[in-house]
Amino acid sequence: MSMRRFKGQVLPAARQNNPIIHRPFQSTPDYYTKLIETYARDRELHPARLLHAHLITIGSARSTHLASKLIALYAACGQIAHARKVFDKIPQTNIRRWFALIGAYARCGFYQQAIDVFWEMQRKVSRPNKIVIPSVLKACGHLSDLKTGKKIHAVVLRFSFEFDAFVSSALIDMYSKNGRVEKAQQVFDMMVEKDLVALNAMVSGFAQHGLAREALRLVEKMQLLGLKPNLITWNSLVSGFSQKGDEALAYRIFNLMWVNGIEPDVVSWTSVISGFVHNFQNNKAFHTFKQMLSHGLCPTSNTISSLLPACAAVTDVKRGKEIHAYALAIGVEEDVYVRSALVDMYAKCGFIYDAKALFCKMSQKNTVTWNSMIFGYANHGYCNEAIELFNQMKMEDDKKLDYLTFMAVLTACCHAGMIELGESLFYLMQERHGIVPRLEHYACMVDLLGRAGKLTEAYDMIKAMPMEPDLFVWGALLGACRNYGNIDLAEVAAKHLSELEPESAGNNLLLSSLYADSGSWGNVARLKKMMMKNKLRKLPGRSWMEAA
DNA sequence: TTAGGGTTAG
Repeated sequence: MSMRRFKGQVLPAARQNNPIIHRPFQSTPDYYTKLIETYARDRELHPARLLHAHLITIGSARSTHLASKLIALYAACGQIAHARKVFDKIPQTNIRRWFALIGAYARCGFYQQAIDVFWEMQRKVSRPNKIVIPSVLKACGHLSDLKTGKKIHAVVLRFSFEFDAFVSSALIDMYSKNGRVEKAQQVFDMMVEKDLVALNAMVSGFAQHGLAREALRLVEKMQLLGLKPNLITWNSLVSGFSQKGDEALAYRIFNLMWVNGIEPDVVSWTSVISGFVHNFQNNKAFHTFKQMLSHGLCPTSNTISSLLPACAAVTDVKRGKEIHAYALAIGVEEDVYVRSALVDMYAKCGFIYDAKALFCKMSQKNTVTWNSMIFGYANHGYCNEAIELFNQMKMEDDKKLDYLTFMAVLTACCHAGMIELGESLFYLMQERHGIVPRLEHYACMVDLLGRAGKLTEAYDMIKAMPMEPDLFVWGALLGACRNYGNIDLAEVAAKHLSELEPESAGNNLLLSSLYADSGSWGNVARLKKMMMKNKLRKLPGRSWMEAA
């Protein structure tokens, strides 16, 4: 394809913007590299295809360097098949081509593909290249695939890669992300020269597992070793403590950053905001968000999706809309996390049609998107819509169904009194999808059976539970007994509830009203006496509404 | 090639 061929012609818009065509004399490998990197950063598939065609024409597409860049470009655009085609064109003797593919997949979030290609490499190459190991371990961490992570560790040991700092840090991270902090520590302790990345991976591992003392002690040790904690060290502490519910400690560490001359970045602020939201400190979250803006920092999609649940929690749709507008203004509204959080926020605030409109507009939906919408319908009494959406989700991609999807659809069945459907879904969840029922599912099923008056079946289900029933399970049974006047089972449920919740008066009052309904005044008096003796008082319920 | 932030539950 000659550049001159286009001279004087009216080109389609995409081609008019194509810098290759307008600047033919800069067409050096370095120029193409920069162009590919720009297209990868902006995920521009169409110009990328044109450029690839051009490189094929001029015979440069098989250069290992440019081909590796093209693989990264296609992976960034989500074009796995194209990435693979470019990989297949690189001469098979070139060992680095494996890294080009595995590394690109891992960087772009195609974790399972990265692992699959690694095993393919293992089958085809006698000695693996250690440079791919960190990328594959990263994939295992993100997928919570400890089994594969351990197999990779075995490969590391077989080929004596354990002395590589990159490999060790990646192992520490993989074990930490899979909840095996003690294994991470073993790898860390074995390292002869501990660098900042390994230390940060270990600090993060401790902090994310609630081991605040160990994390802080390691930071002190780091300083004794002459390593200065960097922004990532500080952010690991802030985020770890926030996630483990110690938002006050996270905030203290965050404030210490200023004292220590570290400039908190958007990650630091987002971690603090997220900590406040998860610990129901919504006003503090909003206040911190405002402070962050006043410091001149621009929020990211992570910040926005962290903050939206705070609006949902207090059904503050006005603030939710403001944040929605903000997301549009900064160009992150199309992010799937942001949109899922928006769907949830609108649904929880009662704006179910806005939630639906947004949901329908989304071309990319993840499990949370579907679950939020199904919960939204179920909680607003649109049970048929919830069930219909569940069926649609199952048809489109049944791998996306998780335990919360079934919670959502079972809630819909419960509200609509659809016992048979609820029972069949409870069965389907286990047999077809291999999802082990949790306490919440049992509570839902007991509620479903109880509301339909099937009290014996509900009690049989409780007795067959493989774990100890909790407040919600017994509470559902007691509520059903109240509705159907079953005193014997109500007494059983109330007894368990008083053991689980000894200071609560509500359950005894429910039982008392059941006795009263049946004219059992002696029992009413006995219960009242017991409550007075134990100083049990019903706390008044509270609710609020937003005034226009 | 390795280390830090995000959405759904009764």
